Parts: sequence; structure tokens; C-alpha cells
Amino acid sequence: MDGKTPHSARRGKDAAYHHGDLRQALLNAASELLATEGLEAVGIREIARRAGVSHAAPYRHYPNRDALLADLAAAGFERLGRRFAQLPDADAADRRLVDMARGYVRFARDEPQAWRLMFGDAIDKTAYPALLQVSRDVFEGLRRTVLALGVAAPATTETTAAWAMAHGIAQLVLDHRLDAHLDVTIDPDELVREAAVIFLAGLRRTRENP
Amino acid sequence: MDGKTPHSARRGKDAAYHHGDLRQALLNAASELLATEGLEAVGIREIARRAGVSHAAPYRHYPNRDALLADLAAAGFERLGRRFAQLPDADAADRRLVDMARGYVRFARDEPQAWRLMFGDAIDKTAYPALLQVSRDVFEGLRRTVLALGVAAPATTETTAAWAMAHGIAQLVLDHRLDAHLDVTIDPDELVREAAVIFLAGLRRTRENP
DNA sequence: CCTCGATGTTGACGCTGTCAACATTAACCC
DNA sequence: GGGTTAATGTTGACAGCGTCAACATCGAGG
Repeated sequence: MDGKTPHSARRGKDAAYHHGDLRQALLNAASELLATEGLEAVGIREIARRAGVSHAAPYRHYPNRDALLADLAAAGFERLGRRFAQLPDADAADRRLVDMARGYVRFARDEPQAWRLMFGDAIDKTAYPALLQVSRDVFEGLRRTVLALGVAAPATTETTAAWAMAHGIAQLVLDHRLDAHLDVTIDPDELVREAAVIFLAGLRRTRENP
Repeated sequence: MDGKTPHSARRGKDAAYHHGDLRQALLNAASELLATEGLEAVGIREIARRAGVSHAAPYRHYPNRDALLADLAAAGFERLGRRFAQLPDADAADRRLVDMARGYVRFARDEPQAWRLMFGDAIDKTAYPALLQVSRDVFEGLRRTVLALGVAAPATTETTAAWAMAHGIAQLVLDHRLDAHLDVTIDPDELVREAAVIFLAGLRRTRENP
């Protein structure tokens, strides 16, 4: 490693012609831009500007804007997965399912713009297999928890239902459909807990009377 | 050709200077464009082109593109509401909840682009109260069905949970997360039914042992 | 050292949303 | 009916965008 100017942020006057790690710098700029200004603001030119590089430089690293967004979304899935990995090892599977659902909705609240990029339609996901892969990994983690509940393998239906519920709640929260026009203001965490209770009770019941 | 018609492609050669009902014509063009080409393709200029009118004419009816999209989304909510209104009057409330969930997911499959516009983040919904109103109407319809299940008023939590589940399933379906990488291909209608069964069983159980 | 491929720059093209200035027309009042 | 006015549509401009092609610069390997 040479001890010269690290290219972590904007390059100064003594900027080298070659950036060094432009790809990562672009991702960082894009990530910050996404969080602060929203998806619309994430443009090739603006990212290049923030990385201190000319407006077409990003095309040496990404064929187009969508490819960059796909990378950005993949990074989001990895953060979500890391969050699940850091969940405490709950003694009861019930408890763990609630934790996961809560973590899912918390992620949506902490990084709403990233969440919308990951699950919205800005990217044609079928065109980026790496993206499908990371999102599948997250799904598989959830499936393991559902299996631990005693649901018969492959538990795909139940896992999907659980995922759908958490996802739907996150969507409602981000759309501010829980605070504005409802009779009572609902605490998202509480809603997740109650929804999980209903879901778990239903699971148990349907296992008992199939 | 009489050559005196600069941009009346859609409108006949006897096109009047004033369109007559441009606002509706714009909405129609936008709606078709949305369904066939996706949200990205819905642009002021393209809509104007399809309505046979100059590129800035839409600005006499909408202050900007977002306002037009908001109208488009509101129309979508009305179609969804109409679908619910046409549901058969089920004898059992259970049955009706399943029908509503199914109708919800069917709508998402029939009009995926409209659905994404309605529930995505393309529009800042807080800026268009009329949009919030129509979406609230749909929610209230669902609440009535949940109340008929015997849930204690105001049943906001339970209604939200039900909505979330249907919504999450629709999202999964549109993201093709049910067909590609799963062990078994899942039929959306079947998934909705099974998820509803779990949900209803859970509701009943939690009512019995509170 | 010299070449070559990778990387960054410059300038262009067509597209977009939006605005201001202007044209045309329908509606209303006398 | 004739004249005025507000509503509606047109034209032409501007800045910004994504993208491409041509050119510049650099680091690494022969």
C-alpha cells in the first residue's frame, strides 16, 4: 500500500488520474445519496460528482445505472442478512420468529430508501442473478426458523406467509398508513408482536387440526 | 393530406384547437402506457404525444408529472374498491375474508404496474390527500369484514395484519419470488387460501385465550 | 523502455420535465 | 350580436439526465 492520498472521500487537488478504488467510492456515494435524497437523486452524474470524478467515469465500472442500483440493492440485502445473523439465539423458536419480524420491520424503518430499492420495481431483478441469490439467502434463514417451530418440511407456504406478513407491515409503516388516518396511532413494534402472535397461534392450531 | 395539422396524430384532421376533454384523454393515455410499458415510460411528453397534443399541453391540467401519477394511482384504488364491491355476499365472514385477500392478490397480478404505482414510492402520497382518501376507503371495507368475524372494535390491529399479509403475498408474487428459486412452485391462489386459514385460526385462538 | 490494456476525461446526442411567451377559442356580459 | 376575459393549447427555450465515442493518462508486464 502506498502511503499517498487515500481515496476514501472526495479527491483533493493532488488527485491522481486513476482513482484507485472508484467502484467502491461510487457505491459509497450512491449509498449516502440514496439514504439522504432518495432513489430519484441517485444518478450516474451526481454520484460521479460526489466521487470527484468526471461524469462518464462510472461507465468503466458499470454498464448502466441499473447495474449500479442492483449492486446497491445487493448491499442492502447483505446488511439485512447481517442483522438477522446478529439476532440473539433465542431459546424458543417462537421468540426468534418475533425477533426476525421485528428486525425486518426495523430495517425498513432505519433504511426506508434502501428497503424500497430492494423490494420495489426500480430494478429488473431477473436481470441480476446475484441480487436474487442474496435475497434467497435471507429467505432461507427465515425458513430455518419456521422449521424450528415444528412445521413440516419444506415449510415453504408457512415461511412465505410469515415473510409476507412482516413485509406487508413494513410497507404499511413506510406508507404512513399507521399514523395519519387511523382511529388510533399504532406502534409498529407492537403491531409486529400482535401479528406474530396471531400467526403463531394459527400455525399451532392448524398443526393440531389438519 | 392537408398538411395543416402539425401534431394531431391521434385526433382527426378536423381536430379543434381545444381538445374538449384533454384531462381524461391524458389519463387514458397514461393508463395504457403504464400497463404496457411500465411506470418509467409514463412521461408528460409521451402522454401528450399519444393524446395528439403538444408537449406542454398537459401542464394546463396538471402542475407536474407527479400530480398526474397521483390521479392515475387514485384511479387504481377505485378499481380495486370496485372489485371488492362486486364480491359475492358470502354467507360466512371467513369466506369473505378469503375472497378479499384473493381479490387483492388477483388485482396485483392483473395490473402489476398499477399496483406498484399505488403502493410504491413513486408518489409522495402525503402530498395528495385525495389519494390517501381512496386508499382509506379500501381499508375501511376490509375492516368491516374483520369486524364481522367477531373481532372486537375497532379491530385496527387485526385489519392491518390481514391487509399486511395479503399485501406481502402480492409483493412476493410480483417479484417472482414464488416460482424461480423455490423447491416447489407455489400457486398464488393456494398460498392466499392457506395463509388466510392460518390467520383465521390464529384470530379464533387468540379470541378464545386472550 | 515500450507497448498495451485499464481507467478517467471531454464533448456530443437525444431524451426528459418544466417554464414563459404567445395563439386560439369558448363563455359571459353589455 | 360585439367585445372582453379566462381557459386552454402551442412554440421555443433551458437545464439536467443517461449514454456513447473519441481521446488522454496511467500502471504493469514483456
